[in-house]
Amino acid sequence: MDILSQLNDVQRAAVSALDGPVMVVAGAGSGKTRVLTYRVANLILHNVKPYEILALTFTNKAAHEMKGRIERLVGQAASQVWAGTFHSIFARILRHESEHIGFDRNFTIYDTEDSRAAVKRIMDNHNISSQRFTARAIHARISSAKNHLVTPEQYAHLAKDPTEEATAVVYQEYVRTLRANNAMDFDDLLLKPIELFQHHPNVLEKYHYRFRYLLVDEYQDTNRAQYMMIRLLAQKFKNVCVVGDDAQSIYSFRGADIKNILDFEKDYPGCKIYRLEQNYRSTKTILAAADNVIKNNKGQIRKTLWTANPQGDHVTMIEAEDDKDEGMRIVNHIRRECTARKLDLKDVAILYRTNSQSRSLEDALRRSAISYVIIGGVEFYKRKEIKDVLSYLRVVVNPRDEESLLRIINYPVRGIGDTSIARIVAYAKTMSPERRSLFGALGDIQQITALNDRAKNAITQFVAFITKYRTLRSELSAAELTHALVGELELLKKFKDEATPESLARWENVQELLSALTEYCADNAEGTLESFLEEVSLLSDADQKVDGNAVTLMTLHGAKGLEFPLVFITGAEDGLLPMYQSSPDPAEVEEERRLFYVGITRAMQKLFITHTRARYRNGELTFPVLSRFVLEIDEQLIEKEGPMLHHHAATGAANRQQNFAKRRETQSVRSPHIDPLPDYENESQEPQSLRVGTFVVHESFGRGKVIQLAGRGDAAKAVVLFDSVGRKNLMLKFANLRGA
DNA sequence: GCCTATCTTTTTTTT
DNA sequence: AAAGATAGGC
Repeated sequence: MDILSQLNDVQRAAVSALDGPVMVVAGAGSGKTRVLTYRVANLILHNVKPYEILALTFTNKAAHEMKGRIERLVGQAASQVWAGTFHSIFARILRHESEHIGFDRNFTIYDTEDSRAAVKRIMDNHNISSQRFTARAIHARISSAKNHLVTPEQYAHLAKDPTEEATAVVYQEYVRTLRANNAMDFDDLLLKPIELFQHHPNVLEKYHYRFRYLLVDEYQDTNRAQYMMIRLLAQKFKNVCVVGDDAQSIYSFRGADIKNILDFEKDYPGCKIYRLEQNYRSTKTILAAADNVIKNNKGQIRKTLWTANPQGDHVTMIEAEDDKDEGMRIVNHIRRECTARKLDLKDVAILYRTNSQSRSLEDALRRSAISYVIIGGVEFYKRKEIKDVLSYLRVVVNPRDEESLLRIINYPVRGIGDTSIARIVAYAKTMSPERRSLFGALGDIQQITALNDRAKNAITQFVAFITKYRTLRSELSAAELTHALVGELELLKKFKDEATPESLARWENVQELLSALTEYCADNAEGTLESFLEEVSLLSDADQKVDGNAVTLMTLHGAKGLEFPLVFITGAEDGLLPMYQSSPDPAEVEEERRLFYVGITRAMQKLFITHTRARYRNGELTFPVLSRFVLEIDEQLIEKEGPMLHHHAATGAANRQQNFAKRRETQSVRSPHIDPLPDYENESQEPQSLRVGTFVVHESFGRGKVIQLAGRGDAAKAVVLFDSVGRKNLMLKFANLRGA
């Protein structure tokens, strides 16, 4: 098959340059995935062994898709290609090479929650005030240090303020703890292989031959550690092809360094660079809007994206009263557009900056009986009951995993409280270094004199329980073992008996976990408990299966690499998109702008951007201002909907406001039809309706006059002079005042 | 040791 | 709004 004929000129050139370093700068929708898959196929057609090709992708799903597409081009051989995320590929390598780095091959992978718990415990042990420093912040610093390849020693050396000094202490202890627990966090999955390769050149050499050809997708989102890893692996043969778009770099908060893409030429002298500039995805309008926005960023690789696609419709700006109204308006448009364009619900995506925004959108969709899937949010495998069961499995596999052990040692409640645990931990500290572990201490339980018999008995039973399932590993499949374990714990029974809505949901979730395991064992003949646990820890939001016909809800981050005919970007409000805490930092605003750009460029046919005049955030009513990014879009490209009344587009620039007013005028000519405002009942809680001087009625105090107002949202208060009881200071949240 | 009521805090994105 | 931390009662 002549696969090259299915590519445009630049794509073909990039696919044909088989040897040596290659960088493909691929604009949004320019066929980046196509280049990657065809390149792999072309390598195989040129007699490169499929198992000598390593393709690193951002999500497992992207890897699966890539393999599927390669298979369609070259058949079975595709299955031998190494394709996966950095984390999953290197977790595999680490298990294989574990003896070189002093870990057991059954090490546990800690997620952020586990890592944070470990940090918290270390802080408590070292009397580091968790008031002054949160475990979250300390862990973030440690993670950032790891991503930048800064060791605990180096960090301690560099520490220059109290927070950094505290972090230095915790960092050192944290590394020790994880080693003792035979556990690695996400960052270790990148760090440890680098250490391995640096300390064992012979091992590195083996992998040079193993992975003769490297491909890296989403190169703009690699961090320092990933960059180093690629450099190590590519150093012998230099057959490395990276594909990325600096305009879509949105993970610097995770250590991604945009310089990795900007400096590729310097790192790999003589590299070939290809620019994919033809967009096959979006309409001219959408592409123009995207360009309007991104050109406000400095320091980009200048690209001119163009498309042969039609002009298409305007970008529709929707102003909603509040988040509820936002959801309703979106629902109306989904209905209308799906009918008009003959689209399915699966062709629609609703994007937002923060997961918490999904709630009001879900409500609207549910009320309208429109099916939807949420990608991300509170993930299944992070739910408490699921993590509890998984913790049992982890301890069965790796008893040194103290985080998991502490999680389940008294769950379900078996009379081992904090005091007993503290005594056991104290005992463990007296054990010989090589045997020192919490689980080891549990084995010596009779020797811990400080414990009462009740606790001792409970511990003995617990140890017998875990030991039993450790033995059963060789006899039962992962699914059978877990079924038996959950059955013996009587967890399901417990949830059923409680019979609250929450416990029934838990019952369902545990059932779902059991079916997932059954399915996993059916699909993977060699699937072990260990491999299941690993897969689960490295699953990402984007890996979630989407089947059926449903609207997709996800964060802007989650939308990277995807496309939909109809896209809604919601919450285009300053402070939310761009997100910032206090004063906006220019570099952060640029990253947020790229995020907005990513959102725009997901749309194929039609883009909607929504914002609200009032929105609940953290339980507080806020009155947001239109996103500065929206103002960067040429007004010719926009049509508007919504009340657009006395717009308080406050912050700074008065000309912006004028700009906005001008747009409104041109607008009303273009689209005479403006949806009527929804008529809400119960508007009495709205802060605007309550003014100083108005009369209100309180359930028990009767009629009164408002003489003072203060605060917003839940904190909103009013001083009311009642006819019967006189002056009262009320919180509006509870007062339930009605107009009189 | 365990459970419940109350108070507090909450950067947002994710492997 | 929601989850986590803390204090106090049993």
